[in-house]
Amino acid sequence: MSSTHRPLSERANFLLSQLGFHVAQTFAARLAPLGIAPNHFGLLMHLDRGEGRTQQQLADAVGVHRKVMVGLIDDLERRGLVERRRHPADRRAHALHLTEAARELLPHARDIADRHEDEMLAGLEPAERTQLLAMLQRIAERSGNPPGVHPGLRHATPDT
Amino acid sequence: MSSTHRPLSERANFLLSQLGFHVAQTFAARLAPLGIAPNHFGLLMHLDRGEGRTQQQLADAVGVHRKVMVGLIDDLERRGLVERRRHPADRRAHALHLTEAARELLPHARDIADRHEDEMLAGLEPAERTQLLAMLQRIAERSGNPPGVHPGLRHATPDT
DNA sequence: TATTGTTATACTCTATAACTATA
DNA sequence: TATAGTTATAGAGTATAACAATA
Repeated sequence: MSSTHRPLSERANFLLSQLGFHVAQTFAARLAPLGIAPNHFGLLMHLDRGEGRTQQQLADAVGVHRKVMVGLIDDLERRGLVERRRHPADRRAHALHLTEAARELLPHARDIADRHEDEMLAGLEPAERTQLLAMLQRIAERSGNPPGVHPGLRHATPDT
Repeated sequence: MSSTHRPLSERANFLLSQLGFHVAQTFAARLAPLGIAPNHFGLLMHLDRGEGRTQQQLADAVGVHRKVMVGLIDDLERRGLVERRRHPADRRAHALHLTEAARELLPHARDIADRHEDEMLAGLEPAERTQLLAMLQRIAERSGNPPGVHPGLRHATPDT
């Protein structure tokens, strides 16, 4: 049986891992001039859909441990993209808000993501892109990962 | 334009990164009982196609720095899967050979990879799997990564 | 002088545990 | 007693530099 000797370059799991890493790497490079990393981009997208959330809520939404969120928000605050304000109802928590700079930066970041995707899929025809997207989504659903949650950020146990 | 607000779960680059990470993670878990990691699996596959190579040659083939190869071969030697023998032509180099244990283990590892792929693509029909594989290969070709070379192992500069 | 394999060191990232101030 | 945020610490993984033996 020749399938036994199928090389890595013909295995869908290897290709997914290879391309996944490559995409993450090149996207990070595209985003670098903006002073943010892909995970920061994800956070800004989430915050854009609802400000005032606490670090814990955001951590749950993105699938990271709150301890990691501290450092991520530190990054974004240092870059002037996020503010930690007093939470109106809970004095322990912070209410996270986007800054003006973030509102200005976000469209650029989305643009970069759109163009990056375009280039990645340059070898496919429009109909094929639609097919690919649908198949990837179907696989992602079955994978057990919540939609939009990257397992690379999904570390640490729920809590002790 | 609503495409501006397309969520991560509808972006092909995010899905590729998400699934790529997930695949690598779950494959590593499947391989763990055998005492090897995905990168070890790749090395064994390469060695199976031509023994007696030096660490440098193998490093070039897989896209890693020779300094990293030291540790990887250390792992495999410790697990009794690879032997460092004297190189017949160059006394500086080692000739790498698979052990009996490796020849016994390799088919199992390939089996695990096959089944893992099957499960990943369980939501797709046979015709779709073929399509997906073809598209991923086409994208991979355009990506600049040599076939079968994982960019996650592709670190360090060519040399100083 | 260049190359093969190796080691030492620093740096980043993640993981574990514990602490504070509130609730 | 539990929770939000934080910090300290140790452990992987990778990067940088330099080294001994041989070509």
